Amino acid sequence: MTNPKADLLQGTLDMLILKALSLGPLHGYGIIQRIRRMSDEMLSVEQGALYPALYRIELKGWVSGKWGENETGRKAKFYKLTRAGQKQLRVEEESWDRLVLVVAKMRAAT
Amino acid sequence: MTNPKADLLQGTLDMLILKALSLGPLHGYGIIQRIRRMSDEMLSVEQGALYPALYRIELKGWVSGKWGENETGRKAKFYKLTRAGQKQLRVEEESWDRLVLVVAKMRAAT
DNA sequence: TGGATTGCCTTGTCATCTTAGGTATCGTGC
DNA sequence: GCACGATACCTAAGATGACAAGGCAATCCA
Repeated sequence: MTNPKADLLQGTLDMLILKALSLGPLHGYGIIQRIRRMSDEMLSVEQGALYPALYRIELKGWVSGKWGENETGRKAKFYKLTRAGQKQLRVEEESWDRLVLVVAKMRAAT
Repeated sequence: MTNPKADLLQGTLDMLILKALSLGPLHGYGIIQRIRRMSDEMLSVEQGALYPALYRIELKGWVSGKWGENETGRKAKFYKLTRAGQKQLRVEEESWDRLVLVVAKMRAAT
């Protein structure tokens, strides 16, 4: 694809969603934009990736969705990080840090 | 799984294999051990992941395999990084760096 | 009125990792 | 002599998870 942006690595999406929601509840469409903004336009999550992921992590109890209205009165489903989700976010961030460290180690190895 | 080791992230395997081979040609079984060693025993690649991956990246021309013998005289297929593979390694490392940067940015965002 | 945007969702496809095998050779210990 | 572990190759089944591509509906605004 020779994408100038960093491609999403399989397995990081959950972490990004949880991270985005750690700034406050949001609906799906907004999550995509928040991730884009938080990453300085470098990551763009596709809807076809997001909604299944939201469903997945809601089943796991990391977020809880509730129908409501956005600021302009439109129907939207708001997702909120649960306590378990906060914990999971820490777990995934630590795991990510470990991987980054290991790859750096590999890089340095001779 | 609460694995103390860093889990392999889908998509990083190719880079690790190319990196391992950048230290010199090696057969499949040895690549697994080299990756383990280079990562301070923190990454372990499964055979069921490695061999398909080798096949895959050989098709792409990043490595070339040739049957030979190891130092003890046993038959083994040695993989060697091609010039295209060296280039690809740089590409993947840059892409990795970009992703690490972006995630760090996400982490810092408010 | 009609396209752009917001907002939800599903389906199909593809790539890739894990698990779990199978084959064969070789060295070592009993 | 033979069992066992290590070395070395490979494959198949299953699950996961991202992407592409679409559909639906409401709203906004030119």
